Amino acid sequence: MVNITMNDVAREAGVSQSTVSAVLNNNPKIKIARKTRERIQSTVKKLGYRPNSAAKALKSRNSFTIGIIAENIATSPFAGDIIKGAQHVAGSSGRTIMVMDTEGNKKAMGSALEFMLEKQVEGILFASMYSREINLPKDFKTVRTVMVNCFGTESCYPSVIPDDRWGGYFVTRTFIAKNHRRIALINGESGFHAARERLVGYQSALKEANVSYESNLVSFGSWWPENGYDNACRLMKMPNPPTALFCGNDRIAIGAMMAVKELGINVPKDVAVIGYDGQEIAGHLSPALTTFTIPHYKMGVWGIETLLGIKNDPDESYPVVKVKGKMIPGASC
Amino acid sequence: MVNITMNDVAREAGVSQSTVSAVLNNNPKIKIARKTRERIQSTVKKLGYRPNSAAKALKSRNSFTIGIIAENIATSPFAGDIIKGAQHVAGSSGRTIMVMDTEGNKKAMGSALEFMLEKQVEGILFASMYSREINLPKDFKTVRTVMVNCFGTESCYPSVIPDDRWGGYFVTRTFIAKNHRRIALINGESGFHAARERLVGYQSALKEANVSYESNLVSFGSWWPENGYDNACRLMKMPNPPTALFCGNDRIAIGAMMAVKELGINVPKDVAVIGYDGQEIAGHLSPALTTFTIPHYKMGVWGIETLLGIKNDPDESYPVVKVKGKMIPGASC
DNA sequence: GCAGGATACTAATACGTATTAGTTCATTAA
DNA sequence: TTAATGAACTAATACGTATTAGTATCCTGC
Repeated sequence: MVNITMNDVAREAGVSQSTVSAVLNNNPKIKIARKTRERIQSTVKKLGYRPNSAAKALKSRNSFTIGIIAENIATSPFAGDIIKGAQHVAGSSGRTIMVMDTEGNKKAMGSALEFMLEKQVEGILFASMYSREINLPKDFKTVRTVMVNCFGTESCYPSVIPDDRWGGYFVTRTFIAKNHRRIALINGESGFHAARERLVGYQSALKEANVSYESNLVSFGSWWPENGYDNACRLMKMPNPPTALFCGNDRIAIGAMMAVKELGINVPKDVAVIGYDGQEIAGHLSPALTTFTIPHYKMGVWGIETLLGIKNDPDESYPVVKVKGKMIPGASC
Repeated sequence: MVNITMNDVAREAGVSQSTVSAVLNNNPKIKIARKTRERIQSTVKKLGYRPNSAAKALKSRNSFTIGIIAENIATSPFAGDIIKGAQHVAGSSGRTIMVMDTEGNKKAMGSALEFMLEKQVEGILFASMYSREINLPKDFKTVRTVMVNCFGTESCYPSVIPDDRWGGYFVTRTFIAKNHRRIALINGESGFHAARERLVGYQSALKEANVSYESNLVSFGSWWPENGYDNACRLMKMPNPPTALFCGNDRIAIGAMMAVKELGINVPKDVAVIGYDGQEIAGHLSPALTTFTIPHYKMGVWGIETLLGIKNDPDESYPVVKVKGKMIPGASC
């Protein structure tokens, strides 16, 4: 359990600690003979030397760590892909990700920040589970902060969100291209920016195709299957039922598909269904659910790239960047 | 962006750095007058001093950090709860969790370990997505390691897994208690310890009730809905179909429910369904799915508690601890 | 044969903290 | 009055590294 330090390596290799440091960091300012270099490297291996990152961080005043404060990785498969993207970019530039989960708790948000500041993180990526507006505590202004899948009330942090308006438009247009004219939208909660934007996209696609908007084909509700189930039942029992169901997310689509099957209606022959989120489960349904992805991975990538690129300029104002998702075709449409 | 150190606080408060350190750590060996103590504390607040954890770690030779190496937090909601449990326990003893995702990549496992050793973690919690046997690289023996939701080929690490045998038994017995006699098991992949154990539990419950085992009621398959769909179709079209479906997990149950609905069969009147995993979505299905939980949270808690309790004794041999889940009742049974 | 430069290193220091071994001053016991 | 005790501090050091400012040795060109 005794830790081997550079000094141990230096002694064993018969050089000074400075030389070991120079070799291990490939310091171009210091010339080291190839022979010495190799001797040191083999000594490092032989002794099983491992750099002490605390000492490194202390001396270099850089932790090479980026903090991610996420709202709820635990119950959400969404945040996961953001983290994946972030980890990949960070990893390729020698940094590490440190994730903290606030579990939606406002107080935990503050202590997570506090904690990360103590760890001297290079910056913070704030990731939301659902795309929405968030008012970050002003303490975040003391660090380089980037918002992912959300945006601030003030535009003082760079932020990225999915282009939900475009997504709503694209899904609707896909239905229209297949000659659907009665397209229902079983949306998520109206309080969410994402839900409202998708509706706007839906409406603009209808307008573009000269299809009149029917309010009884559109509903807001929870993000869960029961909403899909209830509304699909209601819609398909209408005298003039829709021929297509645009579901606010894949879970809603699962509920909708269950209702439709229960009513003896065939997907996609009698009614087409498209979900939203691009969750893995979509491809495993029968029929496989066509779904529009949320570019979580891309947003994670963007977040870290931006974080490493910006200077902490509190006076700067940043526009909200929008990233487009794409359609994953299934047999449900 | 200039960091405030203890020296700054000391200067401002007119004391020595040692005194500030003593106050901030409540060092009982060093007596400090109440007045001085208060003056220092208010100076700390005034200057916005924040301890430098790198220096702290370097000096105290303790990072107060525990590493979690998880296989795939991203796509799995399972690991999430393990992390939650771990985080709660760790937090209450002043430690932090650092999570790394190997994404199922064997090579990433090694580099994650390497990285964590550099960060001087107090120990490592290795968490698997699915309960199974894993042969950890022997490098793990150099750190305090605990395995969660998996167990080693050699029993040299403390480990905890769900009691799947008991789970299989309990679910089956629940059906039997409701007078079901023809109970099908749509299981997950036979390669998984969890799937095999649940089968054993299923069999022992049948035996206990003097119900004969019928192999055509039992199948192994993928952990995804399509398996549930296909097998439920097959089972319900049998001349003498089962009256109960025990699904290997909730996703399989979703597929099974879809098939059943498509066939015009009512849940739970014509056929009862119970899932496994206790995923949140279960409660949002129509009807709500009865499901048996995997105690992820509990295992996370156990993992950290064990990690903080053990000494790193490479010669010790540890038994595999089993934790029981519980039934979440829905209307599907 | 010597200046001037390159090569191959090393000594010393600082990063911010925790801790050990004091030091100073006031109070108390003998 | 003096020694002993205790309270309230401080000086100095070490943790393991990166870096700056050297030093010693060898080579090159004239």
